[in-house]
Amino acid sequence: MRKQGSPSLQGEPSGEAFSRKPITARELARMLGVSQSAVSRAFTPGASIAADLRERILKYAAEVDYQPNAIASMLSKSRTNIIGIVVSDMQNPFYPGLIEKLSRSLQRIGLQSLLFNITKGSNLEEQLSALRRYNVDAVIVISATILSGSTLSWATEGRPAILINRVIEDTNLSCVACNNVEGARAIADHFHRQGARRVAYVAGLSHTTTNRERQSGFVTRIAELGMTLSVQIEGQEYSYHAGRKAALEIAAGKSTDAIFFANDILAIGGIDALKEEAGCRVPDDILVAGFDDIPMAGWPHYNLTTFRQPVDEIVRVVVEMIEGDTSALLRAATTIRLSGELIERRSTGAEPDAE
Amino acid sequence: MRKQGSPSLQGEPSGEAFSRKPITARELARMLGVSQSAVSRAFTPGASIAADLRERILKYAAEVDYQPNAIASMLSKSRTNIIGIVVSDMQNPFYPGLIEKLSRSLQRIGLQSLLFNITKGSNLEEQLSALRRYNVDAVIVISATILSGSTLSWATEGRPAILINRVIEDTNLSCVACNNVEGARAIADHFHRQGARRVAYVAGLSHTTTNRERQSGFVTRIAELGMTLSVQIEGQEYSYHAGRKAALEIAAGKSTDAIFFANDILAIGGIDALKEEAGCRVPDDILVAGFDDIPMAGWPHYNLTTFRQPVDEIVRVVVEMIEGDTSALLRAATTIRLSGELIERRSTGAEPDAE
DNA sequence: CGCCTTGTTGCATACGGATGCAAATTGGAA
DNA sequence: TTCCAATTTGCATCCGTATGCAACAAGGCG
Repeated sequence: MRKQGSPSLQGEPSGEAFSRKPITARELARMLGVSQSAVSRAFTPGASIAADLRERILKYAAEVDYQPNAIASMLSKSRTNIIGIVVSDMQNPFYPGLIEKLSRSLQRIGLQSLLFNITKGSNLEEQLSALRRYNVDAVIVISATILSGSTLSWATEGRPAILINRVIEDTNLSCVACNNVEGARAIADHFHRQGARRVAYVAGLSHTTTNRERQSGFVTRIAELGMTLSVQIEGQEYSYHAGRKAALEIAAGKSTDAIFFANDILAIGGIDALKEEAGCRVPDDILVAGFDDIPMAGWPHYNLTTFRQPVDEIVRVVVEMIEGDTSALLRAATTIRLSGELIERRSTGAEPDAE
Repeated sequence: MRKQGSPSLQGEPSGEAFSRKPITARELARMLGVSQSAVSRAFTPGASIAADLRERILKYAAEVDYQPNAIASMLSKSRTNIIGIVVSDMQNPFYPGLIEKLSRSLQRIGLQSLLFNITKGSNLEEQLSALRRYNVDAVIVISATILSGSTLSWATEGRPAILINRVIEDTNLSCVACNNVEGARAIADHFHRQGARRVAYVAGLSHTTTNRERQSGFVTRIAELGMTLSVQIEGQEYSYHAGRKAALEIAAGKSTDAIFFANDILAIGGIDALKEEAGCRVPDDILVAGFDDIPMAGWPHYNLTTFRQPVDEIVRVVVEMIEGDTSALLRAATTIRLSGELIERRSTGAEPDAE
């Protein structure tokens, strides 16, 4: 242990002053002639301490700019007040908004967000081992992909974990997701109302649960309505370029009245390809719909009909799960489905309400 | 302190098994018949320990799934290996990409990112006090606005702080920024080459350094080239809607050949307004340029000429500053300017190279 | 007026790992 | 063979806060 040098008179040439160590509870206590416990209690709501003592301590603490050291507090309590947020794709504009709202809501109840950016290439286990070492109070996973359920179980072992927009049954992981089947069916119904009969589906990452649910919901409803599935394109990723490529394939193939892209960023890439490269008009020649309702979907050039994910509600539910008895989450993984909302815009020929 | 119950034979009804506490270095040491120091040293690169002992410990640790507790380590060392990232605007698509690259690079050298999402409305001091309590090793500020230099100095007191895309002189804060003046001048030159003579500037948040530099760089160069500044619009924010609004104002006013928007998201809002609402053609009737080179700038509908910020280099420099002797950053705040690159696209009538 | 209850306060120690220092071991040189 | 230096190892203590427990004070009641 490096001993803090006693304040020598033959002082350092100055300059050292601003990086001095922060004051500790013990020091503060000594200055006030009370015990360190008293200081700790003053900062602990509900602790057994007289009101006037607490006030005196807090006042003096403010004067000398004392704040309890969070690290030390983490060590002695079990809680860190840190939530691990596992992310793998911030390129999809849907996620930044979600992450922002999430971290704000968490902050509001005193929780900080520790970001774990998972990359496809490298060693996942190594990347996630930090998640375990940091003793986060809970883990929120916003990665639709990449991590297998078993990897996640390992990484979050012993602490509550909530997946957003991904559902894994029979693990100890809780899930909060949009009702993708409902959304996909709503899109199918809407296509039908708009007169489409031959429709196509463009997948995002094929093996993700979001994709599978949207796909099966759509395809099933299409059949129920007596519509034809003209093309179905498998996907490697949820991206602008993937959407573009898929749209060109569809435009080159058999006639199609409407395309449902697995999410908005795909759909936007698709619209651009259709308009700029394939020479199609949207919605005159072909209808297009997406899923999520990212900001760009509302831009006039796209005006994309989509199924809006209930982001605020997702955030609310996740935060409630964490705020509530987290140990309950450990006993019994919960899966919650939230309803979204069909947003009809011009890309499917709807006349959007003034927004 | 809650004592860890001795493993009673009359066990809990099961169920408790999966949430048992992780093993500690002391326990591991006892099992191996070595001291806790040995375990600690085995995990400390360069520590004084025999190679075979280290190997034996690491091997056994892997077997019983032991990992050093990061919190405890933070308390005894001075380092937390956590970098605070202060963000205030994730809506601007420029930032998610930056944040993602930054956090990845930090992770690569063993640093985690703790997110501090600063909201305009509420009590900043309170929001930032967490930044101090968590003892982060350094702070990276990606907020072009909101926080005053003095607030930041207070919040980061005693630890290295680096502002990205914002320059504050005469504080203890280091800065890494794009050369905004160079970029703005490049845009002015480009406008001139493309034949524009009456040009407009649309500000983002007026009082931010990025805005001031881009504005003065542009306006100065305009004058040097003998061009006229037809309009100059002050701004409240860097957003799609602000860009839209500004474009409409300009379209309604005196004739203008070209508009330089303070960043891409403004420009994109501007293009939409010009095309869809004002009935102007871009670039036929008016040229448009932005700044940043966000992904949407490359989308065919916008095809926006812009000045690309050297994101990778910014990240590299910031990480190097942190990786290097951080204490040096405390003694002498450094300001680094990086060069960007003019990306000529169709919004100014340029024929883009095939990308 | 004495005893018990309720409320405060301090003491001691725990949390889990890092590290200065001394003790122990080994190897090599004289 | 003897002694010193280099390397390893363990002991003890520290990091800064939280909290069980005991001591202590004040107030109420019989």
